[in-house]
Amino acid sequence: MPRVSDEHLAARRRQILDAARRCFLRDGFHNTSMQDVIAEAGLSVGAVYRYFPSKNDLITAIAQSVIGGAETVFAELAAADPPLPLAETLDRALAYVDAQTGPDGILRLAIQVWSEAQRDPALAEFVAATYAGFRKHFVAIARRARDAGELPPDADPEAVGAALFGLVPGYFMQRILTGSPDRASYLAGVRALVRRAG
Amino acid sequence: MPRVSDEHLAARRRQILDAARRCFLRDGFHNTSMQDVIAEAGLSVGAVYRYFPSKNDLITAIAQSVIGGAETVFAELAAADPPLPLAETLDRALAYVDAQTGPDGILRLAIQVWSEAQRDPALAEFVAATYAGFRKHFVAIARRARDAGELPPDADPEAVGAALFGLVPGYFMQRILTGSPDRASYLAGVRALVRRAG
DNA sequence: GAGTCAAGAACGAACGTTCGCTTTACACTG
DNA sequence: CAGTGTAAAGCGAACGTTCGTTCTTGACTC
Repeated sequence: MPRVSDEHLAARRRQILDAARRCFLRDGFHNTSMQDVIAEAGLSVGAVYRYFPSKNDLITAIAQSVIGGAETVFAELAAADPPLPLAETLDRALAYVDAQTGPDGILRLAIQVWSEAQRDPALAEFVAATYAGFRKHFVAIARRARDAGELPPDADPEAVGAALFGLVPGYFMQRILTGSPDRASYLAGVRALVRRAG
Repeated sequence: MPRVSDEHLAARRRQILDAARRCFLRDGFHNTSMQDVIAEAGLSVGAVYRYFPSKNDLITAIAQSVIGGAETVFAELAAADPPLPLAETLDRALAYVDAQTGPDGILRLAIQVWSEAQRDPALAEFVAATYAGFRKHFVAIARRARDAGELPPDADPEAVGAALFGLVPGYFMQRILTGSPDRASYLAGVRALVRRAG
């Protein structure tokens, strides 16, 4: 199909990326061969290489979509009007984790992306920038919580935001590696730690 | 060297494991070839294969030592007599993270191990059991903190332990992926969140 | 001198990638 | 509208490389 529409090109690209994501979820980045992806996509070698010049480009594209996937979730939490209580905000963030930690959840790929980022400087920079952006959203959440009287007036939003944000991967990691605790229990633990429990 | 002493065998094994750890830190599990490890150890192919029948056995051995490395640290924190304040306990746990997150720190390998565990059921089981054990230590810490009046009497130690434990990988992940925040700042954030700040 | 074990050349499989060919949809000519 | 040219898309055999592993050899210890 020469001289083909832009929609067709985008669809093909998506078709390859979807196939790659399935393969990577199943076998991991390095145990997936290009031939696996090509077979999964139902295309030919040349076709795939037309859209992605190397396996690394394919990995990078998937990695960026995986890491960036939470951006809108956190951004909306930070912009909620009126501001949500801290516990409610955290609950919603963890709900996203729950949703994306299932068998087909893209967060299962996140760990591989972190691993890859340790060896790919360009990817490392992207991950660092993206996660720093996430943390900024949590800093905003902390600032608004302080202004709403939910935190001591002298609390540093930068510091609280980092701690708050840390609770999210802390939950994710436990869930994906040990299978527990459930979200309600984790949240109850956070609540017991947080001052407003008193 | 036939009919060799047990110490010699153990030393050889350690020599290979040390070489493997250096290689894995430098290049990652999958970008390290057996020949890399063999050259780093200064041995021959046959020698290494005598001690580790496959590359996977080598990876598993390294992975177990990396994941298990924190066991004594957390166990001691949980057994401290008299119990340490929560903030002090967390500070020491994070200090361990700091120490092992440097260029030669073994925690740099942890992310790769998590990644590997998603594809190796035996390793996954080991990781799950080890991390569940870590969490148990934090549950003990939470119980003792509650008994000491540092937490509300009705706080559930299981839940609080999970939240407390979650703060550790939450810090680790931010440090290793974004380079910030520093430990003091993270701890200040946690303190501002935690009731005793008031 | 017999047995053991490190050494490293050699092996077969699998990898990512290249390249020349075929197919096909559109643009242009008359 | 029919016929033709063209450029892009798709294809897949084949390449060179690298991998994890095996196997033969020879040196050394007891």
